[in-house]
Amino acid sequence: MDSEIRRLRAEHDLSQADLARLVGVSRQTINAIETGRYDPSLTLAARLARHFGKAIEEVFHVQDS
Amino acid sequence: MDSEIRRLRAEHDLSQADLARLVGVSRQTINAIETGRYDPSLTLAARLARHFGKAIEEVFHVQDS
DNA sequence: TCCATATGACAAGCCTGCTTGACATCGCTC
DNA sequence: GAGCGATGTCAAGCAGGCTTGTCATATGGA
Repeated sequence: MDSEIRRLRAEHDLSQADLARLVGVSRQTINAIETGRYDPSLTLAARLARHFGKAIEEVFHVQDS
Repeated sequence: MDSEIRRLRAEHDLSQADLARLVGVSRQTINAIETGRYDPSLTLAARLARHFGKAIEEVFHVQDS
């Protein structure tokens, strides 16, 4: 799953650890999402999108399979 | 996680099995989501929302915690 | 050079999304 | 009453999200 997390995080001048703390997950989870090693849960995707004031679909580009 | 799936499915006159087939999961998965036994993955949430022409946030009401 | 911060990644373990297969119940129609 | 579609739920099993802990590497500043 492709996402805008890395870009948004950079725009907001946050480290992976900062963002992780802000949305309540571990640093490794943010890293794994940014590097595409796994997809976030719906709950985490919603928290991340909300944090950046965006819709989930604007932040995560789900395959239209 | 609270959702509009049951209402939307009824509006579209679909059985759980119909909707399951349309989005490519098992009937039990749709049932479990409707009865709140578990939350869908981001991918499935996106497929369901897209099927009904809605944003994910309009269909799934994620706790704001 | 040394230290701190940031990032990438791995392993083990837990929890849960999702599967197939099965069974029960309900409401409807024959 | 028998059969059928729809729904609810359970069990076992697999896959993957997420955790903590750890290590390696790069970069920048004192």
